[in-house]
Amino acid sequence: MTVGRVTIRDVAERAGVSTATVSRALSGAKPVSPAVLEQVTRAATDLGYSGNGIASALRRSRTDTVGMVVPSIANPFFTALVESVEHALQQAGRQLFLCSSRSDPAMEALRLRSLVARQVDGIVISPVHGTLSTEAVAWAAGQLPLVQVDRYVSGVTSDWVGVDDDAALRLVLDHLAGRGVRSAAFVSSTLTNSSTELRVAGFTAHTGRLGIDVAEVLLGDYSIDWGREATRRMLAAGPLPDAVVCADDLIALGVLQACAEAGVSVPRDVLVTGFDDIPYSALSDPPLTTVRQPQDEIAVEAVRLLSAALGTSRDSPAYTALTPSLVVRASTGGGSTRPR
Amino acid sequence: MTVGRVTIRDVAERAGVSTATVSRALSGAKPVSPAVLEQVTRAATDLGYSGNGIASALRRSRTDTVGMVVPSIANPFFTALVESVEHALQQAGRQLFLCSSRSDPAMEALRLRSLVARQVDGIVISPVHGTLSTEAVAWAAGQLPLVQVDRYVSGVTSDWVGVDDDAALRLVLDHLAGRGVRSAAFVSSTLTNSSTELRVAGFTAHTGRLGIDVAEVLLGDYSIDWGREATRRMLAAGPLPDAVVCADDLIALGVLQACAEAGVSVPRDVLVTGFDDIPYSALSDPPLTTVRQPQDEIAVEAVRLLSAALGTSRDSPAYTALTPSLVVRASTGGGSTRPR
DNA sequence: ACCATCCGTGTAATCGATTGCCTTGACGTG
DNA sequence: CACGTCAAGGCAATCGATTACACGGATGGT
Repeated sequence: MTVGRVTIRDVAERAGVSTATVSRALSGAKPVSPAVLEQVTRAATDLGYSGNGIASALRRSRTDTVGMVVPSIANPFFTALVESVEHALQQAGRQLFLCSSRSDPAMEALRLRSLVARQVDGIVISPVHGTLSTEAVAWAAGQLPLVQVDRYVSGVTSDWVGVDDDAALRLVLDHLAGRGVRSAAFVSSTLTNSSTELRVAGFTAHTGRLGIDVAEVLLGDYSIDWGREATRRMLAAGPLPDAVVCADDLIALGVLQACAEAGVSVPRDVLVTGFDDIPYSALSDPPLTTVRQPQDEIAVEAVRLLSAALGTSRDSPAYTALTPSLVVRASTGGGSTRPR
Repeated sequence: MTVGRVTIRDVAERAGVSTATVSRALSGAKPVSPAVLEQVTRAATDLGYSGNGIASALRRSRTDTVGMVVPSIANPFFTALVESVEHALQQAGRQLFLCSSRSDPAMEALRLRSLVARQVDGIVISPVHGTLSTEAVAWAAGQLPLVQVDRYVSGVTSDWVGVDDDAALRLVLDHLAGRGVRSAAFVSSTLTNSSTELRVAGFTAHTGRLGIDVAEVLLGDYSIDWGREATRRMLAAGPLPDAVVCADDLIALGVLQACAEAGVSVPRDVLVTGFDDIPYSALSDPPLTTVRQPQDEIAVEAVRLLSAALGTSRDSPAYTALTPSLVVRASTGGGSTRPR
């Protein structure tokens, strides 16, 4: 019904004071007499005044809002991360403006541009691509404080906080080796961002160290469909290796589904592992062994870094790799049961 | 690095024209001579000018942004809906500002207040609660165009688009009756919003019509945990009914997990159904029979209604209930296999 | 040749809140 | 009693972009 916005001027008029006083009374920036405070407060509520955040933001050149850009909000790992970040920001009295880049560097650049134009106070981003994202991310980082989470792009001076991917794959492959695995395939994404690359590198390094045969490395995208598709290809090409290691849980869930369809038993015929520990990985058939990321800590640390950057000038960038842990479930034979 | 923002004035100076001309050249609001356009464009890119969306929004009193408030972004149904809405908005050249109310009416009111203060052009909301959400939603609807999706609150004059919950429960219960079910329990949420209430009502009505015995109606929240908990309670109280009907897929996934833990076989001992058809419902053990919501259509229709409301003055509100469909999987015995 | 248009551009008001600076009056002190 | 100090509150500039209005010059119709 848009009742012709109530402005601070209306409130001032009704309270019989100046707009300056209204502003000070409502924001508490400077003290006002109790009587005036009462008047103003009453006038404001009477009129249903809610302020104009835009005008306020223009004048103060801050919005108390931070923007966050993630590749996908359909991926439970990112939604969990977003919730954690939102929660951490709330503690700091800030709000979150969430955008999805849909794993597309062009869309990502658009989102960043728009966030900067909207004068958010800072940005939290999990960049799509290791090189295609660089330009936009670097530009944004030059305009305002920016923290990369989970993944990072090379060539940008900014903070980063994520998980130690090498340690994660060490956990996975040590576990698999302990279960007698002699050959393994890796299913991941073609995206060449840091975490994707570090996971492949970790897979290669640790299979090498343990003398595990690398059957195949298949690259597609982070989705259930790709996990299914990759499995079908492997099955068509011949017998599966002892284990299939996946770069995230969605892929792994797809692998499990394709195995079930093909009558391949997990974990009897093949072991499968995921990455992220999304809620659904405990509910699959069989439940999935996976790497748990400390996403709450990642979020808290990211917000801390951002707040620091908002205050003072830029320090040297911080690279924080947190330690992951392994959650063992039935897809690799279960906790202590079914030793291979 | 914050290089002291580049303003339109800087661009104007460098291009040797007035700010008015720069504005017109860059926005294309009015034609400028080719020579000047060239000059301005060059100056803008040289300086890395990106505009100040805040100032622009203040002057034009529109932001080309719509806000969306959902109860949870951890629920895949809502993330799918959000993605659909975002996509539909993109077609219309608008952006999405996403907020989560965490199923808390107070938080929801806060979000709405903040969206209005930020001058979004319109709001898409799936309200948390049937009565506790009313005040805030009604207030927001009075300030700007607002469309409710999926659920609605009573007493607010606004458009709504969602699914026909009664038809959905008819589909579910007809299907279960066809499988020989004589008794059923319903597991849902305590939230008294429209869809929750209509689903309970539908369950009651159609069990009555079909002569199915209502074993129990358990109310908690929309989560895997609650599904698990509810199942444990039922198991503790005695034998399960022939079927457990759940108000959403998360609850149903919890039910399946608790059954598996307790050694109760689905679908041999009990049939289980969900609601929403989230991606993970196809991957559970066993895969879940569920109601598919046409969320793409819901999103498109919501955006259409919003765009209409943005243009002209308010018409009489539209209530659009779209038709759901049933996806039959193994948790009720599968498509045509395993007849009971 | 004259007047009506129209196009491109500049000037300045405007959006609504915040805030530096100043005025006013009350109070305390020497 | 005169003067310094201080708190409360008003005035007006300001944030940066948009746009109504004005203006000069070119074009075209008669």
